[in-house]
Amino acid sequence: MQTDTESTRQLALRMARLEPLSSGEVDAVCRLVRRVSRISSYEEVAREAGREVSVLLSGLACQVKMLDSGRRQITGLIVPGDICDYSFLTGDIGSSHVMALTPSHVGRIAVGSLTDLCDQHPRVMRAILRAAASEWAMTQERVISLGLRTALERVAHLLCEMHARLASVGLVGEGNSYDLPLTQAELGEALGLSTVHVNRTLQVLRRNGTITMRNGVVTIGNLDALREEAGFDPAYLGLNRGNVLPA
Amino acid sequence: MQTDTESTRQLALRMARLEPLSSGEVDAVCRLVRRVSRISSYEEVAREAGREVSVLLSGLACQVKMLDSGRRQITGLIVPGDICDYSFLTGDIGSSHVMALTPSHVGRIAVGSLTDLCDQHPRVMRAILRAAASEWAMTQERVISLGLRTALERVAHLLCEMHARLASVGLVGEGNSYDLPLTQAELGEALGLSTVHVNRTLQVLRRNGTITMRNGVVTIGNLDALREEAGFDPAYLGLNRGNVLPA
DNA sequence: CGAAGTCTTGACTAGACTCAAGTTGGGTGG
DNA sequence: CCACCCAACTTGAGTCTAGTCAAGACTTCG
Repeated sequence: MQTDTESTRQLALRMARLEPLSSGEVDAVCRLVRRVSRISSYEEVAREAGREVSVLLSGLACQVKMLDSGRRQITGLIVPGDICDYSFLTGDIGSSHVMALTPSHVGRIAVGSLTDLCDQHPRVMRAILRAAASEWAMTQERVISLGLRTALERVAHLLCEMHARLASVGLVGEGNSYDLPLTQAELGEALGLSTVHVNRTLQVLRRNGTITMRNGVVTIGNLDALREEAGFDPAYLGLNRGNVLPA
Repeated sequence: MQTDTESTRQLALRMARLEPLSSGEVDAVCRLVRRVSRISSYEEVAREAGREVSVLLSGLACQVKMLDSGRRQITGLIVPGDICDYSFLTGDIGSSHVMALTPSHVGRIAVGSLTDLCDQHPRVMRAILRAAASEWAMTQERVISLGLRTALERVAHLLCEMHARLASVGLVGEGNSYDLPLTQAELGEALGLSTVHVNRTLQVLRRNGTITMRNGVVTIGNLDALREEAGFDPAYLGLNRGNVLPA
């Protein structure tokens, strides 16, 4: 478990998992972050999209879409090391909101400095495209969850995914436990389930000892059983493809 | 309605809707297609990804993901003018299958010639990134459909989306009608609904005169009513942002 | 010690699924 | 040209998963 959770190294750490990077490239990525904002819960993260790229350094955030009258869907969760918003690639003025779910730290990167670094270091460029591809794959996986997985499978799958993603930035601790400070209502908004049903589904997983979940801390008692339950295969995340290259 | 449905212009047509292009750029995009494959129903479209980029020129295709034991989810529909597979951007050996739903024509583009064109014409590059963004936005919209729309809203939304997408490549004819040669079972696989429920939902839309659907031809009797029913806002598709520039 | 938010439980409802039995319609071969 | 076949579509009946509503319990915090 890492202690310096607002570390500006989070992005580089993630990218090195997606594409092999030299230690020089890792350092250069770390230096991209020109300032760090503190964001409080439920605050918008990515105001200045277009000029700046936002990277989550600590905490937890999500993309949300609203429909009429309070119906709300969390379309993606954002963990430390994730780029919050890819509109810098497409020039879109993003229609999607990114909001913090807990107090968070967000690193800001000037688009120009990022594109310069990409020009000099093709591996950095590839890492960023891989990160985008990973984001896309996660969204597709969410379509599958909502389209044809049962409540139990959905919950289990989300817990597996978060485990894998947080592990890749060193945020999973002893005994496969990690912070997931989401209310059951928020879990429901992410999973397309009602709060009550999320509650009952979690109870099933707790009763058979697969997980425990208290005070926003998930502990996976039996990872194999959970993955079995979820039909989880981490390949789509594209992690473990890279590493830090020897100098 | 356009007659030359396997036209190699489909891609350029689409791209010009996403980003303003000069007529020279449009022609250059048309010339990218170096050969055309005929694909029959249920045949795999995109192998050889990495060396080539596949573009659907006519017909209808989809991305599919399989789970255990025949559970299957259609995660995206592909219409003429769409790039079938973005793995050329990310270097991913795509885990997702692209398969034709009807006999189709697919244009093949050498990755090298595409990147060369992008280097010469930044607008072409932007158009491609916009196409990717549009694809991403559609997937997010699907998450919303599956997560919090009712069966009626989902069906209506899909019909609206296909109307808008096909219209942008000139495939919507008289009286807002277009080809949608999908069985109700396939619709169900795309919408996360059972075949029977798709059937009953379509009946509702037919009974109140909003649509008719016969022999794979959808006719939207009342587009406003359908969009109302679906809560459809075409903005996420990013179309109508471009045009062919005056020479 | 409230108060607010979250979690839990129970009872009931409803939207969607499954199973099963027709019906329709286009295509094929005799 | 007709008969048959098969796939797709339709309909009905019963079930079940998940949603809704409502009340109560547990935490955290001022």
